[in-house]
Amino acid sequence: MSEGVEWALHGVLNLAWIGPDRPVTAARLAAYHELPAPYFNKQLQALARAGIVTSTSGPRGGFRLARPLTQVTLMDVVAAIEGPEEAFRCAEIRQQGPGAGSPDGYQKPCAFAHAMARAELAWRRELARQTLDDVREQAERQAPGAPERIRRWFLNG
Amino acid sequence: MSEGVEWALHGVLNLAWIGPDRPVTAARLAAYHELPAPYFNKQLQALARAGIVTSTSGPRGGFRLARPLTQVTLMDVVAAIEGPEEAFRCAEIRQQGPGAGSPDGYQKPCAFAHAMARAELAWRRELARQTLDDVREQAERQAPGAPERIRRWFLNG
DNA sequence: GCCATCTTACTCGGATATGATATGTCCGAGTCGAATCGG
DNA sequence: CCGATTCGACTCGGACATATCATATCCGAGTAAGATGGC
Repeated sequence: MSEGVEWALHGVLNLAWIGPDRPVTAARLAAYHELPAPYFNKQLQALARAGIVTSTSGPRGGFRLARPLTQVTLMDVVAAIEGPEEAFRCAEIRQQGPGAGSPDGYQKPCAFAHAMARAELAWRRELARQTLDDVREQAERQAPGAPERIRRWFLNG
Repeated sequence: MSEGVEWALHGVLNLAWIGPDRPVTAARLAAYHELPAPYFNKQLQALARAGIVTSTSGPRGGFRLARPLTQVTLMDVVAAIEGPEEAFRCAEIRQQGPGAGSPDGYQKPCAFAHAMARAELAWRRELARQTLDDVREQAERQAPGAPERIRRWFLNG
């Protein structure tokens, strides 16, 4: 899985902790974790296309959260970065080669594809079940001082 | 996900249909689906290392099934090809950068990593729940003539 | 003092290089079968 | 005719190129703030 997913997740959580008062630039958001700024910008664009964050141009511009964390699931972020297509894509090799047989035997989807899709559905379902607010809550429980420290760093620096 | 997973799945299923009488060479197994033989050989080696198939060298050599399909899960095959490591590997970027904070706040694992691991566990659980025999059964229901046709092609050709 | 206008600098957005990983290929070590030679 | 031995060819196994995608970067279009001049 793309490493950008982790970046995007932390980025969105940071945006939530900072608050909706002012937009935050991609460069500043990247600097906080020492990420390559131009590339992280790309992930933010993907999040903007997905409607998770909103972007404003010009001076004092930047990104801000589009909706509360309770309405952003892990699935939303993963889909925004990785794309909506399934991880296991059946190439239908069973239809290739000398033993292919008659085409009318392949009306139903490949049984393997079906089985893999079932597993992937379980994965997606679990991702969709957890919102970023759940994660925020657990993170704050582990490190109570983090939100205030982050908020201060972004507003003062 | 690697395309080789699909190849390996179909390869194992074909081995089961052919039967344990004689080993089948990688080249012949690849030809059936018009796959690049040397590369498919690589996947079979991975399956052999995982103990799913057994390999015998020399003339009349080849691969054969190591244990019945009822004891081979989708998870086994995926792990054999893709490797055992998790798809989402947390790089702990929260510990990088100016706002890292004191290290003792990071004793617990990253909340995101935990959430993602939970989803991935659901995926693995579903993969482990389904054996290749389940898939075989469904495939035979869709195309009843397939096993006999495949068996004949491999034994006669 | 207030408003409209213009300038200016700052931001995102997408087009453009680079590196790592998955894909594809090749040749050598090992091994079993068969032919051969001797008894 | 039977058995041991040698030869040979066939198979897997791992080391070696290549293609594709993720990673990283850059520069231009757009925009809102702020300065400026006029009323």
